Amino acid sequence: MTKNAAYILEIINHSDSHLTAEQIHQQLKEENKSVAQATVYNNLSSLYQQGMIRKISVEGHPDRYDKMRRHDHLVCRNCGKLSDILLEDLTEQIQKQVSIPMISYDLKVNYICDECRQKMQNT
Amino acid sequence: MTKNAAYILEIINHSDSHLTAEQIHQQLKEENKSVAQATVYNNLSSLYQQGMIRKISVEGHPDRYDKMRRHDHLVCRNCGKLSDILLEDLTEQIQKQVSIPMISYDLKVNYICDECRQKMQNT
DNA sequence: TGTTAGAATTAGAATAATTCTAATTTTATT
DNA sequence: AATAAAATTAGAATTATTCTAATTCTAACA
Repeated sequence: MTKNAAYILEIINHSDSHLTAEQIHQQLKEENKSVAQATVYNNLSSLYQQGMIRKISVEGHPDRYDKMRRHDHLVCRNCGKLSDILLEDLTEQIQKQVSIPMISYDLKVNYICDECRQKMQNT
Repeated sequence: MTKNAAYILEIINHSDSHLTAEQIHQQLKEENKSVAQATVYNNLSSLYQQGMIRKISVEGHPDRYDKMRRHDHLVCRNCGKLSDILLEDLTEQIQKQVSIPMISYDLKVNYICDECRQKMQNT
């Protein structure tokens, strides 16, 4: 793994938000490890393809990248707010039902966040 | 629901692939129900927000839209190939663990499709 | 140590999906 | 028929991402 890939992986693994390519680029800059935008994208793609990071797409936001550490996501169907939740591990349960060996799974639970729920009631 | 929204919903509900906005636009054209591109996008967004359709984002493809009917997805981590699978319904199991009322969930199972697996072995 | 080949990085241009804008048309209501 | 609100429209604008072709780095070897 190249130096830049390692930096990027480190940033993702140590962040508890869900960073965009742009934010990662920014953070590298702040650490005086400046790399070109294209390099950030290149490395994110290859890390993703190697299964070392997750990629999460949410309505109205650019793609976000996330660590692999097992966890699931809560997505507000209204505003797109994304948060982590830890549900029980379904790997075995799913693997039993899929004949092909699976690599991992991504589970998004859709709901309406408090804020949106309130706004909706005031209508 | 407007006429156009109804047409679009119908197309999605009757398709067994995962259509892009462009493909839906195309299909409307073929049915001589021409609408502007922007209208397709507008309606897709609003249908999505109302929870009437799903939206699936896959690496390297534009967003795809899908019916709500319960099913899950298999995603090839290498080429992005998307296919349907029907796993057992996890709604209750998940709802038990989430304090807030959930609307639905989306489960993507990552794997390597046959074609990609073979290509990889020939290396 | 110098040479070479391959991979990684770069800046900037190009692309493509999506959103925005402001005008127009449609729809439903009085 | 008159009005207001919502939906649609064409086309411009935006923005995330990919591409290109040149340059730099890396590592293995002569």
